[in-house]
Amino acid sequence: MQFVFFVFGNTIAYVNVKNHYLKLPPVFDFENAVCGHGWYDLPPFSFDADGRKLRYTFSIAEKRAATITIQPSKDRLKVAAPEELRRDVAASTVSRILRLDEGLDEFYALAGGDPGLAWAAGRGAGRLLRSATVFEDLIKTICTTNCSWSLTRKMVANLTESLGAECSAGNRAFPTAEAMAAESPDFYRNEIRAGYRSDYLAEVAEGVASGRIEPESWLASDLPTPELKRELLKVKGIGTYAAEHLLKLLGRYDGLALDSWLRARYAAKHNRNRPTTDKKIASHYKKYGKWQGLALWCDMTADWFSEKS
DNA sequence: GCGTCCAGGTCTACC
DNA sequence: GGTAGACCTGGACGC
Repeated sequence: MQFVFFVFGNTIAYVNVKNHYLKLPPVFDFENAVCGHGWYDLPPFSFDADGRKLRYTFSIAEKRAATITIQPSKDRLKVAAPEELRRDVAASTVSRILRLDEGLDEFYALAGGDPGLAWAAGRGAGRLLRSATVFEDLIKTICTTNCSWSLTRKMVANLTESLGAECSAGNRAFPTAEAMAAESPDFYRNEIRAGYRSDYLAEVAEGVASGRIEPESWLASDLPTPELKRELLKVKGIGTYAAEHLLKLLGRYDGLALDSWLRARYAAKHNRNRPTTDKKIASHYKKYGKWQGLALWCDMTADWFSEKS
């Protein structure tokens, strides 16, 4: 056991910390798993690239939260967690956010036959970081729609700071559905700066808190992806892009989750910077079948991986 | 500093 | 089923 101290303003908090070690999948790259898409940049995640540490705070009970710090240690992951946090809870949370149990062999085999994507398997690409709950990913996804990344970051930070449970070290978790459901649309408009999304946030939170919407059930759903997508589209504020983005975080990559950034990126890489139709983009990745969304994402972010290598 | 314009994805009304 | 316009914010730009 060790003590770790955190500094908040003029206050120093000491926390009893215990280390756990987790086995890694055969193909795994810590930086690529963390930085494979933008989630690591949103609270309650924080990433120290130089120290190679991913920190995440999540709710463990009503109004209580815990912060874990994850870092690579040879062929394992070292997870520093508060002593009070059960080992299985820490392990399952890390496994879930870094998708340690997800098998990407089939995708890597397909990518291996494509000169443009053959690099993906060797670098453990495609392991998209996700949150501890589907609800958190759902709300964050709504916050990515129709705005700049800086605004997304601001909305998510405001939500976490305003409504998230605080852990003993002072960090805050993403708020629960119940905490969010207790607030009005005006709160989301005026305090969170969510604009017209405020009604969606309030409605979704109320739906989840009341049990009318069950995001967690989507993770283990037996529904075929098109049917599950229809379920997601019933949620106010979730359109085609958002539904397909969420499906990726649920481990289903049939959809491309095209947004303006991806369209522009595709045009630059494959169409001499000229705009193209979504149909043409879909046709380009059709050979990847149920992995096409992941193939598109890896193709469009290939230089992120090469920059880090 | 102020005003204007624009990008961004979803919803709703309308055809 | 397809399309136009509204929604709201922050950033860029011109004055």
